[in-house]
This record gives sequence, C-alpha cells and structure tokens, in this order.
Amino acid sequence: MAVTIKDIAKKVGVNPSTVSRVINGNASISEETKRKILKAMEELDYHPNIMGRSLVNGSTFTIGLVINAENQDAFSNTYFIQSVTAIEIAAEKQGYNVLITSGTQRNDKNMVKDLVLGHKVDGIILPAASITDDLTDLLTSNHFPFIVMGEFENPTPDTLWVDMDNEQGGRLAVRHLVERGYSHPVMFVGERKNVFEQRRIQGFKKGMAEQHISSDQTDIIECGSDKSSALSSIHALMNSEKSWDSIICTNNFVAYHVLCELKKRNKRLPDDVGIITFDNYPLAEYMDPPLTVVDVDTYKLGEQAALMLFEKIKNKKSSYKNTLIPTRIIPRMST
Amino acid sequence: MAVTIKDIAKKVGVNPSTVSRVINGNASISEETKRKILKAMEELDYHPNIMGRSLVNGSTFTIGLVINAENQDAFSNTYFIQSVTAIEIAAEKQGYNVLITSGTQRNDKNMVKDLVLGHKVDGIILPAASITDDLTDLLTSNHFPFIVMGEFENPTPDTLWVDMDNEQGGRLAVRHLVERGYSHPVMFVGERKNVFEQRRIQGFKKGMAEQHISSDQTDIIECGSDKSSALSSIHALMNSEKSWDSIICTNNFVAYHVLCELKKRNKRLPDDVGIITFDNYPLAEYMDPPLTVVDVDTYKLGEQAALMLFEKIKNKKSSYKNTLIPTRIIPRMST
DNA sequence: CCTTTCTATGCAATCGTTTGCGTTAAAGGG
DNA sequence: CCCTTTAACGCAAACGATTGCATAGAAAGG
Repeated sequence: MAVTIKDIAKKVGVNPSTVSRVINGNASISEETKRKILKAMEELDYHPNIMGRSLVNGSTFTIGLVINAENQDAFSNTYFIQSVTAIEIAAEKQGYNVLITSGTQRNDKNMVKDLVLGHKVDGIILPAASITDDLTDLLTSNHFPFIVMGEFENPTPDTLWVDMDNEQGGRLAVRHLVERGYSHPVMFVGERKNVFEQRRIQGFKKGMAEQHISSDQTDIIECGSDKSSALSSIHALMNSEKSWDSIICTNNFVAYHVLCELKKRNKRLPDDVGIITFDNYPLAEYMDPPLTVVDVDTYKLGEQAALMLFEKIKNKKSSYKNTLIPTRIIPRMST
Repeated sequence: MAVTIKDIAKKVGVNPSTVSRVINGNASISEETKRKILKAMEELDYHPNIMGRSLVNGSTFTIGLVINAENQDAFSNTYFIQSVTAIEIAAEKQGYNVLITSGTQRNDKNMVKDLVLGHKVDGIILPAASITDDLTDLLTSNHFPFIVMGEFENPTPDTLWVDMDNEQGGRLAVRHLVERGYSHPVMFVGERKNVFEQRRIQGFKKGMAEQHISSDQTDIIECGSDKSSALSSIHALMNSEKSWDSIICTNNFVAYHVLCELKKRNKRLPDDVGIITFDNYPLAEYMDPPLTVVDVDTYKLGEQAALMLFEKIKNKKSSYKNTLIPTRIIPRMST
C-alpha cells in the first residue's frame, strides 16, 4: 500500500540499500543516481517507515513525558502545559516526537516499563511526583536516559533533575517585601516533606537573615492547599499576638483565599497587608488586586529538561549537572 | 541486550512463534507450555518490542495529537489541556499512547505527513485551526483516520468533527441574562470568519427571538481579543445611544478587560451591567466579581474525539456523526 | 600496461514479531 | 484396526529499513 524504499529502488533501477544510503547521506553515491533517487522520492511522495527504521537502529526518535492526569486541578495543569510545549518544541528541533502518558490506567511503573523496556521511547521525562525507588532502579539498571522535573528525595548519583530555584525564590520574596516597606513577612508552606517546600523554607530563613529580621519557627505556618486550610491558617494568624505585615504563600490558590479573607476583614492590600505567592499561574494577574508572584520560566524549565535528556540520549554520559532555573519577582498590586 | 521473544523461547525450549502465540492468545497452546512460557516471561521481565510488533501488523498503537504551540497565550492553552488529558486517558484505556506534535518546526502539513505516511501513528486528532484543504486531501486519500476538534469550513463528507455547541451556548446566554432580569443583551464577537463565532451569533439571534427581544445588527459588536480592542469596543458601546444592559463576551480575556473598564467607570456589576462570557478558564472564577460563563465540558470534548477516532481506526467506517457537546451556564457574580 | 586504491553499488543478514503453512501425534469415528 | 480430524507446535517468510562485506569498474601510480 504505502510507498517503501523498495518502490523507489525499483523505479530508479538500483538496490534498496543505495536508496537507504542517499537518505542517510553517509556513503559515497554518484551525483547522478542521487539525483534520480531524490527525484523518485519526490514523485512517489516517499516517507520512511519509522518502525522499520527503528527496528534496526534501536531508536524511535520519540521521548516519553509522564503527566499527572489524576491531578485534575486546573492550577498545576495550566502551569505544566508551558513546560510540555517547551519540551515538544525542543524535541522537534532534534527530530524527536513527544509521547505523553499518564499513570491512571496502570500504575506508573508498569506504564513506564512498557514504554521503556518495549523501546517505544528513547528517553523519558518525569515529574518528581511520579518518582519511586523502584522506578529509578529500573531506569538506571537499564541505563535508560531520563530526567526528573523537580528535585526529589534520595536521588542516586546517576539521576539528573531540573527544578526552579525554590531557595532563591524564598530569598527574593523576603527581599521584595522589605523593599516594598514591609517589616515582618511570614510564610505559608504546604507539606514540609516536599523537597521544594523545604527549599523555600531555607530561602525564607536565609532571606530573613539577610534582611536582618529576627525570625523564629512561628513565622513559618503550615497551610494545606484546600480552601478551609487556607482560611484556618489566616484566621489563626490574625488572631495571634504575632507581629506580621505580609505573607508569602506557597501557591496562587492559597493566596487567593487568603486575599479574599483579608478583604472580607477590611484589610487593605497592599497598604495593610502585602501578599506575594510562589508560582505565576495565568490567573494571578487577573485577581483583585493582581498578585505579586515569584515567577519561574516554566518554558525554560521544560526546555532545559529536554536538552538534558537529549544530551543523555546521545552521550549516555551527560555533562550536565542538576539544574536550577532562576526565579524572579513579578511585582503587581498585592505588595 | 534487551530480553526478546527468542530468549524466552530458548529458556522454555520452544519456538519463538509459540511464545508469540501465547502472548497474543489467539491459537491453541497446551496449558503446560503456556504456563511455562508465562513463567519465563515473568522471570526474565519480558516486555514486547513495540517496533517489531508494529512492523508486521502495521499498527503502532499510538495516536497523534496536534497542538498549537505557536499559540502561546495561556488562556487557550489552559483550556486545551483538559481535552489533552481526556484524550490521553481514553487512549490508555484502549491500550494506545498519545503522541503530541506542534507545527512550529516544519509546517503543519509536512509534520503530519511524516507521522501519517511514516506510520508513526494510527490516527490523528487535530484542532480546526490547523486544518487545510491539502491536509484533508492527504488524510482522506490515504484513508487515514482523523478527527477534527472544532467545526470548520468546507468539511468533506468523510471528515468528522466534534465541537462545543456554540449555538446553544448563545441561546442559553441570552436566556440566562433575561432570567437574571436584564432586558437587552449585546454580544461581543471576534473574527466572524471563524465558524464558532458564526454559530454563537446564530445562537444569540435565536435566543433574542425566543425571548421576544427586538434585536438588530447593532447588537452584535466586533471585538478583537487584544486589550485595546476590548477597550475600544466597550468605549464605543458606552458612548452610543443604544440601550443595553448586559454583554455576552466571546472569551474570558475580553470579559476581563470589559469588566475592569466598567468598574473604572463606576458601573456596578451585576446591578448596572451584567457580563457573561464564553469559555470557563480556571481564572474566571477568581476575578472580581467572579464571571458567569458559558461552560463546556472540555474533558468530554476530548474524550468524545478520542472515542470517535478509535471507532474510525477499528472500523474504518465510523458510525459516529459530527458531534456537539452541550454547554451550560455556570452562574457567578457577574450577572 | 600492470598493480593498487578508491568510488559506487549490490548482496544478504539483521532488528523483533507475527502468521500462513506444514507436520506430528493424539483423539475420535466407523 | 484404519482413516480422518484436530490440537499443538515448528519452520520460514514476511514487515521496512540499515549496514558490513563483497565486488566491479574507474582512477591513479609506477
């Protein structure tokens, strides 16, 4: 049905191997036959069969990208899509396609296993959230190229990850608040077991020290990502004796609910209270007031992950190290 | 390196074809050998090589999904991701993977061509925005299964699309506004050449008729998607002699700028003016006031596209017809 | 003019699976 | 007890491309 390498070989009157050679351009072929072959390819509208090619050289020119489909909340998804796009574009530049896969139907490991051991992809990018020890064992023992998006616990020496510079983000947030005239920031953090939260806390502490603000454990306030958790945290804070005048939130969702509650209690932003939040979801700009954020270039994050993966695919030994993408403050009206 | 069908054949002491047969389960194999083979597969952790399999049966168990990477605006991206997730989940249920691809590096057609003619995917889902006549020609002449997301112009009888029910959305929007006590809605529309805008206009007109509101061309106001266009449209409207008390916006972005401008001019929402908008981006809920929207189940949209595609892949002739996903109003504080 | 080198190409094996056909042996029918 | 059916499996040819090796002829060197 489809036109194969044999068809053009027959049309030109040469051996299929000759056709293959002009396609790959790595052997000496006379200008004459090369011209005829290219012409035939053009005329018959030949496109190489990827499977045939893959089978022999063991490469599908496809990379895998694990997405968290069970995580249906629009917030993280919308943030992630930029990285996805970046990865896709970077991949196409290298002649690769991107295959996405979620762990909903089978468990993450088997899914990745099928892809990896079945040679459907040449390498894989996965979020820190779907990393397990089993998985890293599988990947490393098979010498399979992979990059983790997000710092994670217990990395083996071979594993490479890329993440936003959460510690720097914490420091910058404190500095920004001080520059805006606030004298005592506090921080709302999510689950402390997450590495990125730990880094943010480190950054907060370092930032407070840099700004010569005396600070203790009570400045770091546990706060889940659901509405009720946000409300109880802000209530507790407002009812406490603590002196504070600004909040660093762990994400836009928390920031929104805190902001609503503050408005409801007739606090004026940014005059009475300042709010800055990690992550710059598209909606941060459209809140009232628009949120000042610690932004990270998620496009660059994805691009970097892709570049590191391709380096690994091509060289097996990568010259890259774990990479931190710098953050920056986008000042808006909430501080 | 990797464990192949031959390895387990050798281990068990049978022919590779026997192993293949127990994997595919379509031939009579004695319980005894079946058990031994399965055991060997387990022990050696065998995973079939997809390329080898694909080469012979001509199917990669992968579907393509064209994404508009050049369309970097966060709005449509965030909306699209839900469909992507739905497609991915539906695909995995059928044992398929999803390969995403954008048209940035090569032009859309060649990219799709390589995928399609190179047999890298078994079918493809593409947004109406990337449809061209050349492309449909290519796909139909190759009897290649594809589904278009979004109604588009000049569909051939063979092309199948799925879209939100824009006309119904327009009607519901008018009805909702009337129910909320508004007496004369107007509509802001984008480029009229887009089929979905035409449908929305039809729905608007039909809705106005249903509600017995006399309406003419001046109720339908051209409005681009950039800020300045939104502002000039709302200015023109406010300075005109027209009687109106509510606006149906074509998307959240326009709605946001209109809303800001109305607030700036000391109009109260929803009392003085009502605003309802097509599309329910995550951010609509977090604006001030939260936007009433015409929502569509984008998850279902993607799922439906996937189902229709798989039907086409399996039966070649699909029993599905072009499908409209119903819309619904999500009432919030802007009306 | 003969030998050597190199260019241009053909031949055939190979990648991992699937599958039509053939063969053996056991089972069933008379 | 013989013949036919069938269950169970082996053999080998595909699928489409790549690539090491072989070879013919041309070019080059002496």
